Amino acid sequence: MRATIREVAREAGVSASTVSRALSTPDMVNATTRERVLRAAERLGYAPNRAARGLITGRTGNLGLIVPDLTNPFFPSVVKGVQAKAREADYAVFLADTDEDPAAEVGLVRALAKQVDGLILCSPRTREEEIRELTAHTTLVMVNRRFGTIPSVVFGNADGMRQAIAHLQALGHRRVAWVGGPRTSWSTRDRVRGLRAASSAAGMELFVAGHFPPYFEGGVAAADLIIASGVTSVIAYNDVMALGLLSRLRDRGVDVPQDISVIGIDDIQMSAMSSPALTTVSLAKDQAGRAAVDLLLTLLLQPDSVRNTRRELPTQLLVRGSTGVARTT
Amino acid sequence: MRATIREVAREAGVSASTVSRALSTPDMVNATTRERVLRAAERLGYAPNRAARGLITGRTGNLGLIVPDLTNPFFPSVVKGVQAKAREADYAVFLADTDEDPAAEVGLVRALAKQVDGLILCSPRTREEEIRELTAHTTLVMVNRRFGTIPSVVFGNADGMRQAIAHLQALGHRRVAWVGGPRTSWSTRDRVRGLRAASSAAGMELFVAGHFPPYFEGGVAAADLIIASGVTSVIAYNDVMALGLLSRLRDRGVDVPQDISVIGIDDIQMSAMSSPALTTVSLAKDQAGRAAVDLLLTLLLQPDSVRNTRRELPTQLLVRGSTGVARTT
DNA sequence: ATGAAAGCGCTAACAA
DNA sequence: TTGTTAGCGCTTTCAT
Repeated sequence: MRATIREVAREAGVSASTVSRALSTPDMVNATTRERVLRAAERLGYAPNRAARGLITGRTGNLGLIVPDLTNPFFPSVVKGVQAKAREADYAVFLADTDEDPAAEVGLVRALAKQVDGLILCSPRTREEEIRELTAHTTLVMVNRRFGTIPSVVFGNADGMRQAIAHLQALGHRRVAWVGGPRTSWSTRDRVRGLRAASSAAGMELFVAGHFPPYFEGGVAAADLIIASGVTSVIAYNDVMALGLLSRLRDRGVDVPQDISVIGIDDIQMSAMSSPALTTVSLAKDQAGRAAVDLLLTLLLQPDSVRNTRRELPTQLLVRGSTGVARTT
Repeated sequence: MRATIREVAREAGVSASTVSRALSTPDMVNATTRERVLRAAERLGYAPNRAARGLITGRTGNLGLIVPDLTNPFFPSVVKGVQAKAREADYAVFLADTDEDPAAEVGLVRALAKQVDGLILCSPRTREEEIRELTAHTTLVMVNRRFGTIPSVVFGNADGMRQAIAHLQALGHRRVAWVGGPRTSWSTRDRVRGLRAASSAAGMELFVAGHFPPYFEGGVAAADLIIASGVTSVIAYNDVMALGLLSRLRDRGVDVPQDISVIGIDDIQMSAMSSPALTTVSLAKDQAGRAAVDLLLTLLLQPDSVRNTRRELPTQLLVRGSTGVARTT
């Protein structure tokens, strides 16, 4: 067992409250006393029990983070960002992976809610009514999704799509296909919305191939539709799917970028390593994590600060080998 | 704010102690009273405050998990396994990513130690003295590493290497190269040890190419040495490096598996999706996570149960397209 | 079987 | 500036 505040108090020859103050509100205690206390604490290897502190302050110093599937390469970066920022603020983070099982989520959050000051929900497919229920339990911040008045951090999908379309257009493409992710995902809808706007503004013809699982296999499955559609370029919901696309296109003998240009979204590590390397709309995922923590902590300090309640992170097209000049049909 | 035990007590017309008993030790309370209490709790949406409970029981119901780098595809699976098993046991898990910064680790663990019942350390490169210091702070279980008497979960690297060598030998290979990971990593040493044993037992000539960063670039960097060495087969420390190898070999015009057979270790998702698909020694990472939790919980209940203090998980060679019959030199 | 009371480690009034 | 007191929500003696 570790030293308690009382032991430190005795060691320093002061009362427990003085120790508490010396540690939490240093300027409310005499400099020399504080020195003595700090030294005693050091000597005993004392660190306050956060649970006990939380019991009285009502704040735990903990954060909760909920993700649907950690093996999806999008999420680890977000988690890292959250981690890093939380640690800087001396917060610890509870992580829960719902395993793509939205049903588990509510129970999970209930359990977590007691132990955290706030929750970061990074879960594009949770049903809206469930989210609403969650807000009753704790302070919530959402990543990669907007819902009602809940503070959120999202990516500038519209601008990303605009960049992608501009790039394709500059390469001479006139027809582009969209390989969508899950129908229920907020970012699928946001991205296709941005894409529609961008392509119509640019006078590009858009072929929406439909919804596919957000995995490699989803991209594989979409590839044949793409080929049949006769487009010269395609944008996929995420990089993993784009890699699936690349794989199947190669198997079909369709050369990238000679015959078809391919663009992904996300900039996962693997996208730079495929051949051809994948042109992609890069998302600052760790920044999103950091921003979410930032937002949450601000919210906890001043619950009524409505400003900055949604933060939009920039996206950046990364041009690599999978896009090239349009073939002359 | 959530309902407290006292409110439930009032609602049920009993004392707080009775509520506590009805929830924690149901058979110590009259069946009908218990019914009444449970109903009241349900009605109020009551859930015990774990921090308060922990304050008195000394157990938090929380687990800590420390990983060096979540963007390394090895770790998310382990984390998922830990998560799943922990949740089954009604434990919540704190996750900390040390960002490959061993120095941060000790501080992190100190902070975490107060809030958890035990810690799972999944960090192959932490210095030994630091680990020793950590054991003073909390109950520790290690994954993918052995150290002293600390309970650990590891993979059967030796058997995995044996399988890999047997496979290559059956394909007619006589010379195999090893592309090692970080010098300081326990599993690098364990794997090369297993490989030495396996190859000498099989009468295979082993060329150790040295130590490389455990990333794609590490594999890329090693490729030219491999080509120059004249081996017909190569085993890499992990799949990510093997993919780097594949990439550079292709750039050099060396055909896989025609000219060189390549084997990875880990079976990350991407390994099945490369072309050629990567033959790899599969590690049951989520099982490792589950086993670690299992071990930890057992340890917490019966601290002196030395049996099962180290668990070794089986490995399984997955033969895919990157290995083939040895070229006739 | 149940209730009253004490106390886990800490902070926040309130006094001094 | 410091100490005393009370109490956060819960469990656990100890009575009854």
